[in-house]
Amino acid sequence: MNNAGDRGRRGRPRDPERMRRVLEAASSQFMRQGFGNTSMDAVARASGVSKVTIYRYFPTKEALFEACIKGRTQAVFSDLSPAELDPNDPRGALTRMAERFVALKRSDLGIGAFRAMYAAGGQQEAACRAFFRQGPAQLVAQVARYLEAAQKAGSVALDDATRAADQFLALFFGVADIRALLGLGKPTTQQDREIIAQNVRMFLKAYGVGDAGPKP
Amino acid sequence: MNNAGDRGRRGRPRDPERMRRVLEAASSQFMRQGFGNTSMDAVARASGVSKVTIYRYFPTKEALFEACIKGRTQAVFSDLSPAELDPNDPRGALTRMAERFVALKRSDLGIGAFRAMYAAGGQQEAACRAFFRQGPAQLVAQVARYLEAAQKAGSVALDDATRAADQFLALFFGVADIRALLGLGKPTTQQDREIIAQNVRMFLKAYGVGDAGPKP
DNA sequence: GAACATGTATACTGCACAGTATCGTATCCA
DNA sequence: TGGATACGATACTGTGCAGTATACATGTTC
Repeated sequence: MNNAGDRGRRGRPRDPERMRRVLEAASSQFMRQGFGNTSMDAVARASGVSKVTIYRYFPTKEALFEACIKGRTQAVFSDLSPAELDPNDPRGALTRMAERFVALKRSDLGIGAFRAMYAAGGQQEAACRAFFRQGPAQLVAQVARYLEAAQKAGSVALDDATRAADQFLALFFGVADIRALLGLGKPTTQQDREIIAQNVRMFLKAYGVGDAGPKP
Repeated sequence: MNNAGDRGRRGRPRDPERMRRVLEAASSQFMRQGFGNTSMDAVARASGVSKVTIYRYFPTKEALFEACIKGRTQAVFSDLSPAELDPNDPRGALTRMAERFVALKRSDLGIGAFRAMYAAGGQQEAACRAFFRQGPAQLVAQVARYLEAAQKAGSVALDDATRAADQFLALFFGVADIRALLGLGKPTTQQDREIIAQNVRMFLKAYGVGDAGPKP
C-alpha cells in the first residue's frame, strides 16, 4: 500500500527502511571518522544497500552528509526539555540541565558531531548552518527560557538571559572538553560531576540570589 | 660553514631556509584546509621545494603535520605573558589577557589550528597531544599563575586557581566562537569587545573582591 | 500481463594523491 | 680533483575513492 504522496505512482514504491539503514550507517561513519575519511563504498557495505541505490536518493556525498546532520542534531539535542524545571531551584535545575548536556557532549555521537562539523567548517556551509541552528542555538534558547522563568521567580538576577545562558553552557567547553574532542581521553563520570558542580556554583555566585549570590 | 652537529659531514649541507619555507607553506595549508584536504604536491608547489626533498626531511605526511603543529602552537600561544600584569587590578588584567586570547582565536591561524586539530582528533594522537600541551594547557597555566598572584594580593577570592582559569577561558568558547569555527562568520571587533567585557564582569561577580564581588 | 519504478551486482572511468625511481645538477669537504 | 651529500624535475606506481554504465531482478499499478 502506498501513502498519500505516492498515490498514482506506477512502479515499485521506495522502501523507507532502506534509507533509514543508509542514514544510520552513514551517520555512524561520518561521526566516527569525519567527512573526508568516510567512503561511499563503506557506507554501502555497512548499510547493506547498493551504492547505486544510495545515489538514487542522494545526488552527492555532500547531500548525504547534510541529511545525516539534520537527522542527528535533532536526536542529540531534542530530549532536553526544561519545561518541568523549578524556577525557584536554580541550583537543581541548572545541575540537571548540565548533566543532560554533558552526557550528550561526552557520547560518541556528541563528540563525533562536533568533530565532524568543525572539520567541515568552511567547506560544507549549508550543513554547518543546519547544525548550528538545530544544535547549539537551540540549547542556548532553552537554557535562556529557563533563566527568564527563574528571573521572574526572583531566584536569579541577570540583565540578559540569552547571554547568561551562553556563558553557562560555554563553561563546559573547558580543557576537559577540549581533551575529549582531541581524542585524548574523556573525563570519568565522577570528574564530570565535579565539573558540573563547580560550574553551577560559579554561575550562581555571579548571578544567583540567596545563599551563594550577592544580595542586591 | 656547518654547525656543530654536521661537523665532519662530507657532502653538501642541508639548507635550513628550505625547511623553513616548507614548514611555513605546509602550516598555512594544514591550518586553512585541514590535514586530509592538503596534498604534498600542493605543499611542494607553494613552498617552491621539490616533493622529493620534502620527503628527505619528513618520512611521511603525518610527520610533517606534527612538525607544523609544534612550530605553530608556540607561535600562537607564546606571546601571552602575564608577567607584568597588575595583581591589584584584576579587571584590567583579565581584560587584557582576554583581548590577546580572543585576537589569537579569531585569527585565521587560531581558527585553523583548532579546526585542524579537532578534525585530526582520534587519528593523529601524537600531534593532538603536542597541540594540547603547548596550546590550551599552557594558556590555562598562565592565567592561573596570574590569578594566584591576584589571590595573594587579595583582589580575588577563589579556592582553585587552575579551575578558575579554565572557567575564565572557557567563557570565550560560546556560540560566537562556535559560529566562527563552523565558518559561519566571525564577530566584529566591537562585538568581541562586548563579549570580553561581559565575561570579565561575570567572572569577577563570581570571584572578585570589591566593587563587583561579594564581600567575604 | 504490460509498463514502469525500485532495487542488486559488478565492472568501469576518471581523478587525486602518497610515496618512489631515475637522472642530472649544485655544493660542500678532504 | 674527486668523493659524498643535498637538491630539482619529471615521470611513474599503486591505491583509494566518487560517480557512472550496464545488465538483470523484483515489486506495483493499470
